[in-house]
Amino acid sequence: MRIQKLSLRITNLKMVIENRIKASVAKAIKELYGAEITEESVQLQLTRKDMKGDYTIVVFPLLKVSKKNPVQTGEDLGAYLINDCEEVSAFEVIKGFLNIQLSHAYWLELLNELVQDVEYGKTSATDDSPLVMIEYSSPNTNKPLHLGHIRNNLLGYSLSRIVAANGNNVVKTNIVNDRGIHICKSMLAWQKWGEGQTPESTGKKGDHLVGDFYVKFDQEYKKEQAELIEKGATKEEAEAQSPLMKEAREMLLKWEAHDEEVYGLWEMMNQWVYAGFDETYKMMGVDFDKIYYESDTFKTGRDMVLEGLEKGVFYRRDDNSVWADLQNDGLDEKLLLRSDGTSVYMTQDIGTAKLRYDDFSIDKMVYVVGNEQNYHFKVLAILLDKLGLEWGKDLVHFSYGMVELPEGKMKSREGTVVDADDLMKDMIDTARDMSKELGKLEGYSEEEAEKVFKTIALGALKYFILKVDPRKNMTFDPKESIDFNGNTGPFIQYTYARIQSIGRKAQEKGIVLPESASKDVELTDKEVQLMKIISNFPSVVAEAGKVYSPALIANFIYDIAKEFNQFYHESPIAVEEDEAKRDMRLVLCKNVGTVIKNGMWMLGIDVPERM
RNA sequence: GGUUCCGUAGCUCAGCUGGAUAGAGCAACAGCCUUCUAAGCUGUGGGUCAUGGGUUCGAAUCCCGUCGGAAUCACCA
Repeated sequence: MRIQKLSLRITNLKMVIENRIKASVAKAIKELYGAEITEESVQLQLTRKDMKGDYTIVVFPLLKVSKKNPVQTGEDLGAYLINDCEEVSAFEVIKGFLNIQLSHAYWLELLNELVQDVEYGKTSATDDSPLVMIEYSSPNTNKPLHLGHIRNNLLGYSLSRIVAANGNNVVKTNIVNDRGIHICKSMLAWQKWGEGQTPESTGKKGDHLVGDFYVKFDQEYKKEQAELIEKGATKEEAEAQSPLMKEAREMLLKWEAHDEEVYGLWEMMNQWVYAGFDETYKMMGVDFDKIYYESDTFKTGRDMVLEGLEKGVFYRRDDNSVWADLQNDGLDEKLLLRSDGTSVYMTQDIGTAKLRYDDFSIDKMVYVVGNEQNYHFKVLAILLDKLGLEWGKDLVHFSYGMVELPEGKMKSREGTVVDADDLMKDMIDTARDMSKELGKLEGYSEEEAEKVFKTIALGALKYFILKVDPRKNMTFDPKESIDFNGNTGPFIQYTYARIQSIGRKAQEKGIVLPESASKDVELTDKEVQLMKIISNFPSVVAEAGKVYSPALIANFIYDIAKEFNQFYHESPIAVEEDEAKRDMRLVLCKNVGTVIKNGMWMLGIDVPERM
């Protein structure tokens, strides 16, 4: 509670100064030119990195009222501000831009306020805060997770953190697609060719074992097709009469009828898969508060559709299938129940939504699902709305782009998928090799060191994925390993570890880490620059929460880490002889560390004390 | 064909509601460790922001056209 108030006050301090400058500009316009402008219309922005100054006022829009040229107008305003605003210490006009500098005392005051707040950037939720449910992951239980799932999981988890950091209550949820024809394929293949294999007997992870049988089915199916075509059947005929496919479909019917043998097999194989998924999720560092299974929700969906049918929201065709007519919404007609009464993908999502809203008092629902399903969610929103669930039309489809290989899309049938477990293992191996080569971590136990390797490896992977704009497709080249240098997770983690190291060294030297910095220290440009960036953190968090973008956080932390390293190289910190300067720099270090740590937390990335 | 999204350096990506000389990293080359962690820092080279128009004081950003790419429009999930 106390922390939240502190955060708000800090945001306010920055807002106070910004409002004061704007108000002062408006006052200046009135006194100098006799014109009225609103404070909000003043264009105030943080000055570009390469220019001198802290804040920039764009004067072009003011020329209409000043009736002077841009430079003259800027000079007038600057001269006025320096008298009217005590924090403004200097100004400079370049072209149509008025760059103003704030006093060092102002920046130090800001710094001193922030240093107390270890939760800086996060706003904690109360019981009255909105409840946001975030769905992500949503795997099928017929194959292991791959790179595409990694992007989904990391985005979903990071979003849950960002949304929480913006003062919301969050429920992370998962819908497991555990039924359907695709599941029956692996079951059938196991029955036919499995020879009783289990994860225990083969030493394979359960999800991989099941996935192997899914592939096996496809291979045998293709073989069978080729034989049929050789015997003179056309492609269509071969597909239609495929005995394997027929068996799989029969199996699905048996499953729906709760046939004991089929159902038992289904339960056993699903348990294998869940055990495998749990391991992968754990390694990835993601988790869920509530998991739904399609096998539990599809019937609710069917009931909802039948209810809608009674209410006249949907209609039934002659062949007994049920449809929604969305032509008035600018869309097409959509199938909701097949002619044999079985449900489709959409039916299941309707049921899941209903169950979720029965379970939780959800204010906002966010679905983290790939952009290939944009149409599906557009339809879902309309259907939920038509069914009288008022939250339906406001659902958020967090639509992210595909992960592509240099050759194009990943195709499981062509064996070009990048497996999630393999990828994470490779990353950890690389991190271990690299760390050992650099000879860090001396004095760490094997166990402690392994923990750090994992932190770095996962940091590299997560940052690599999260730093790109989620809406865009991204390319991943498995032949080129993910970097550990440059704009990467380990670079940021390294910066954090470096800051911690400075603190440790200072304490070893007997320096008591200061609570605050003296108000009248002279600041270098780089120091002001760092403070500027720090002050902007809450705005970035708010923006990231508004547009649902972990990439904003990622790029922001990279920026501060980069600035910090430059500062580190040009200024002594714990070894600075001037005590006031030294203490100020230590306070600055602590603030930068807090921002990095909290920012990385929002990405779901851990930071090591040493690396 | 309809709809939606995308096109920025050799490669991977930033660039916020329009603002200054379009930025990073990787790769290449040249420097910096007896001083707080060199997974770092400094420097060099590399761009018709796909393209043509429009809006305006100002466009990578907004609008329209064209070209190129992706997704989707299933009784698949």
